[in-house]
Amino acid sequence: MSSKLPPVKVKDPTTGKEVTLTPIKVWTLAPKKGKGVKIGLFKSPETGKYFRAKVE
DNA sequence: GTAATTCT
DNA sequence: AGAATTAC
Repeated sequence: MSSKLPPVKVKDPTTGKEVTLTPIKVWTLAPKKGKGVKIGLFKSPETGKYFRAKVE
């Protein structure tokens, strides 16, 4: 099956609503200097727009 | 600016 | 090619 990444609560910047979405992809965004953060790629169910947000 | 990633 | 994402 294709259940891999858990759903995360993110603020959808296109609607301003907090929604629980399963990320399309998650990766670590980190410079050589520092720890960095996890970023997820999402698609808004309301607008169909893609957006990226931090994944904790 | 830097890091990776992917959509536009 | 340029945008966006977080936080240092």
